[in-house]
Amino acid sequence: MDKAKQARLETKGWKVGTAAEFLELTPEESALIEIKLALSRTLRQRRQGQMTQADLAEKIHSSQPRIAKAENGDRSVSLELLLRAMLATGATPQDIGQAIADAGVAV
Amino acid sequence: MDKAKQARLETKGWKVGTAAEFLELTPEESALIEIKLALSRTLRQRRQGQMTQADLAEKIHSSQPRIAKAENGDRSVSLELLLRAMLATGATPQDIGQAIADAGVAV
DNA sequence: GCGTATCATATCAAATGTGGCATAATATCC
DNA sequence: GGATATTATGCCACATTTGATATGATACGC
Repeated sequence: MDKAKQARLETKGWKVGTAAEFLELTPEESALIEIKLALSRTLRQRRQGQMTQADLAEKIHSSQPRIAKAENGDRSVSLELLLRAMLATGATPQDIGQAIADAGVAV
Repeated sequence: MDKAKQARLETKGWKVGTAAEFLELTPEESALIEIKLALSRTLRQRRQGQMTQADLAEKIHSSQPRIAKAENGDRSVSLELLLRAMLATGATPQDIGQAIADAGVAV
């Protein structure tokens, strides 16, 4: 894990504040976090230029604050919400699959 | 949607019993269901031959009944649990991405 | 400066998902 | 038949995630 990646995790409440804490995550646990963060970033990229957070929230019967948290990788948002939001931006299952696969390589 | 696909949905509590009910699902809603079912099937395929449901449950600090529900596409299991289970079978983000992408084409 | 638009943060009650447990099927051996 | 292993189903107390709401922060044009 490079410094930039760790820095992204640090400010989002993923209790990876110290290197020691971070190392307590199993590979599976960090893979899951990476997947969520990859989806967060992809979601923001897709939404911007299409609509506002409020617009997207309305489409999926959610709220603007939850979209903000989703795009910011807040740990309180579920994969379900991330995928619902992705689909509402017009993402296909292929798009989503690609975003998740990208979480495995460099970010 | 072909008959076989609908038949798979019917017995899992996805309130798609009748054609009319099914048509009330938006494309995004059914895409999400397809993704979950694709992951369910992939999970079962990956686990079988590696370990029992009880073994997998222990690896992710879950329970055998929840793994059973996950593999059966029960609507009470979250994407989060499905992905944690997939990762515990050794699936990479690429594997997961591929399974999700497959949900978009024929199943 | 003031208004407006957009996004971020905090709080909270209600809905959803959780693991654990009991137990019922199902299959495979003897 | 019984015994054992594995998977499926139902229930429930507890935890997490939810949408809603209020409010703060930031950026922009005026």
